[in-house]
Amino acid sequence: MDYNFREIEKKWQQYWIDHQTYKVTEDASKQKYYVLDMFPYPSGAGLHVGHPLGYIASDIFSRYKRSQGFNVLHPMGYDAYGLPAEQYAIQTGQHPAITTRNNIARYREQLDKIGFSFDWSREVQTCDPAYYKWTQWAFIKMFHSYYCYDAQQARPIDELVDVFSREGSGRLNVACTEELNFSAEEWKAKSEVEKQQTLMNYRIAYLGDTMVNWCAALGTVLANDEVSEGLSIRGGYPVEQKKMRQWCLRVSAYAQRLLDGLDAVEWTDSLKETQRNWIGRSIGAEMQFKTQNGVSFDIFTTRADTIFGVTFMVLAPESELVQALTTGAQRAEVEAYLEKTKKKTERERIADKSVSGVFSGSYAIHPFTSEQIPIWISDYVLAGYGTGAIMAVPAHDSRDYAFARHFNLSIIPLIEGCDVSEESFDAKEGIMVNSGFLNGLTVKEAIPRAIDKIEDLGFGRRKVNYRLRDAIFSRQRYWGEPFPVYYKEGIPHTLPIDRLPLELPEVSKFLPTETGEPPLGHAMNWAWDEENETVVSTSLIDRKTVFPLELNTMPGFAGSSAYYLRYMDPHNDRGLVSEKADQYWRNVDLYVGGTEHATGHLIYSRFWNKFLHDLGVSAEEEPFKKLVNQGMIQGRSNFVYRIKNTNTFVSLNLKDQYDVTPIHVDVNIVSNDVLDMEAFKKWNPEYKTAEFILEDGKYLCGWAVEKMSKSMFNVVNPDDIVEKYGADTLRLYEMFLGPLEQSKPWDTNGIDGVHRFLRRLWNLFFDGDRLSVSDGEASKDELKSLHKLIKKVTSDIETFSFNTSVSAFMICANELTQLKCGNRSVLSDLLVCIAPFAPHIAEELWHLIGNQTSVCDAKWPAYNEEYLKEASFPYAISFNGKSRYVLEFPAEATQQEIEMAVLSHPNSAKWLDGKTPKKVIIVPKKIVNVVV
RNA sequence: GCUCGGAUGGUGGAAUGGUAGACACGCAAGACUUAAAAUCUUGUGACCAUAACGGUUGUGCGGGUUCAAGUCCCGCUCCGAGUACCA
Repeated sequence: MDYNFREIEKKWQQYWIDHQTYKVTEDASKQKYYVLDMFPYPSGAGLHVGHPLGYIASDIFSRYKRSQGFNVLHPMGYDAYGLPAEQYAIQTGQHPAITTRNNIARYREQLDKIGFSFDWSREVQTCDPAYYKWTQWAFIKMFHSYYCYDAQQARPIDELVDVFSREGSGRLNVACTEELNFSAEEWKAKSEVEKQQTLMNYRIAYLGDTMVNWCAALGTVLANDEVSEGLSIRGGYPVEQKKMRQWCLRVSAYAQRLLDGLDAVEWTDSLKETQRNWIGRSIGAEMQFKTQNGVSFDIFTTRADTIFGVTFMVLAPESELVQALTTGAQRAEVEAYLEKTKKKTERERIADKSVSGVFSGSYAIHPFTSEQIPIWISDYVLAGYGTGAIMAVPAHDSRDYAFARHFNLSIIPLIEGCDVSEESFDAKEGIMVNSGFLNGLTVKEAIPRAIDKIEDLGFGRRKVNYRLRDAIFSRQRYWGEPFPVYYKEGIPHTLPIDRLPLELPEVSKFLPTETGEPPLGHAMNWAWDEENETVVSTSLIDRKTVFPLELNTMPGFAGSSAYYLRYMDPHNDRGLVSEKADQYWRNVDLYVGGTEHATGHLIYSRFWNKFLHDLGVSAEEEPFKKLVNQGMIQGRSNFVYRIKNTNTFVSLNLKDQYDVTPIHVDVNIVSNDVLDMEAFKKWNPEYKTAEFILEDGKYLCGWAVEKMSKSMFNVVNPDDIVEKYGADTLRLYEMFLGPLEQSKPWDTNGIDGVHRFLRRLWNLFFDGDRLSVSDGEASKDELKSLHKLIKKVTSDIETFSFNTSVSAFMICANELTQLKCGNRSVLSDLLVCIAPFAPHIAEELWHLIGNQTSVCDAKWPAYNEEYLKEASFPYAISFNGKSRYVLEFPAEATQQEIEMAVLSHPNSAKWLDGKTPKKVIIVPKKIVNVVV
């Protein structure tokens, strides 16, 4: 009987739907296990073979855990808000909701073909109002919260109002944008508007005037993780710095907890390191410098020990101090410099390594020596880090050194024997000199000593600084979650929670308005009637109770920050997740996804979860216990070589004899690097009359590893693989390709081997057309082969080494074929082991040999060491570490017996060369090494 | 620049410090076939050698530890990823 994978896969996929095989409910009698994939953004291009890699791995793990008796939650959904659908809408007028719906349908169809064990009844889509209701809800909660450092948690903002009216802002230890100082009386004297403005300084979701990454081409601001090297990640457009009033999330308040939490999770070291760098904790001192004209300002330094080497100060051009410290004589020059730097984009500023700056005219007073120190302005100092001002120590900082050299400022070396004639000495080692009370100390001793002294004298204090900045949460886009916010006298107010969701309105255009407002400015019905608590027409804004709604929308990461919680209880309309569901599922045990989210999604969702944890909504502090990063599957492009100015193509190994141009050719008309010439002629009208110069009667194509993309013609669609070989082959082959974490090119050259294995497995159950399975005792050899497999596969799955499991299946199937194994119990256990990898064929054979229930419900077999015991073991016999021959010894042979046998063996004579051995090392069951 | 990975046959890749190259692709030879495909069997790191046995060498480079190193340590080279005027 033939292995008809098309029929089998269709049949069982339907069976699983009909029997709701993968539906899961909370079951207190079973231990839970939560396996999650990073949900996809449904792009118009559909899935390519790279996408399912992680999904297959997590599916194997889910099925394995399930057959071990765990209650496994394995959901899937869509991150459905995003730029491409909106860009497409701008170009074509097609509503993004329609594009998104179509794309989702296409994704679903593709995913279904691969046979995943997702519980689709729990599907979520971030653009669904029933879902984003809870995104908006969380935002409102953040708006009404502040972060208390003493309690190390988010607290209701009303508490803060109480404190202000009792004792003012005096002794607060809370996260804020700016340190404010006011008394209870001053608070009470504030107008309502002033009070609201003050509270903004403390809210976790706040409106702030911050420097943002503005992308003019996309018409929106972007978060730091959406920008790389001054270009937008999506589209690669230039990004400039601009001061704008935007919604922000006070992620920085959670910096320390985000850092500490990393110790508690099982992630790869490199990913933890990436997050640590992104959070960027550095310990140092904040110091106050006075100037002669009475203004004083703070700087941050990690090198307080170098205080005696300060020869100038530098302000960031954007710093507010620039105005206060620029003297009349220098004003014109400073203005010109500010104008020049403002024009530069971030990218240009990075690319431009030349030193630039301008003297402000003012001098700071050195706190220890009382010397006058010139204050400069330069764009190498960043406004967003520390205080936007630095003390420059040219001898021990390469940037300060370059600046000092360029402007001929003095350089004072502070470390014994260091040479600063050519470059600065940046290392934190050596003995201090020229440094007053620090002389004679090592750098490591001097740093804390200097800070102590600074604190004693009241010039400054110890300070921990984080690179992590607050997340900018507004986007000037249409296709995103609307903010549940309206403005009354310019002050933002949140909608009542029971009026959520605030649904995204229809707009006539997806572009910004003529007045430069975001696309929601086109909405006809986008005002809030406070009295009736409904959305009403914008034209009613003149009425007393009707106010304009927020025109910005939320960024992409808003919807993906708590989706794992929603899967626990996706249809709940009274809460994001019920306490019962949350207490049962708690957090994600295994999260599978790409590293590209290391500094975006994985920071934001950890922050979001910590906030919800503070609210008591999420049971766990960390959302993702274990995280596995699957590697990227790259494309393997094929090339044909056209002889210049002709329509003749020459095969790979002959191309050097001609002057040729390599041309990308669709990988789908190439098989094992051999071109299908007829298909090539049809592929593009230009090649209809193509002629070929062949080698061995074939046209061989060249190849290269590149990103998988349409323009390289190297996109491989999983549907085509499923059609040709079946889903089980695709699943096994993607795993067989190499280690899960590693990036690798897609290459179909080896897929036949995996497909052959499945056919051999199939044939193992048949004798001609007859099923040949019998009951009875399994033979020793059969049990040994089976249990070797169970042991190997069990440990492989636990360590995500799926590629070697596939090899183990092949070996076992071959051994059982050799043994003509037809034993029902052996074959049953074999199927249970294979089922996570190739569920369709396993299910079919499982039923054929007489089982009534699904193989998904079968219990994972335990291996028995008894069967693996060997009667004898091969020993590698080595002389001086070089292995020479192999001998078998019974398991119970003593070391003495083995030594005797080896030394008296005829093969040994040659290596002993008449000498007596100095030492014989015997590693039981492995090796005998004779040292001569 | 800094941080983290990696380098093993023609190819993808296996190897708790203990017979390097499992498994698969590819290739070669053979069987079946009028033929091809499919399938099955055998061989396959390189070099030397043979009637046959066999030997030498070999995990990016140079050292070290060890009876024994792809694996551990030190110093490089190259490749990949992340990140960066972060004071």
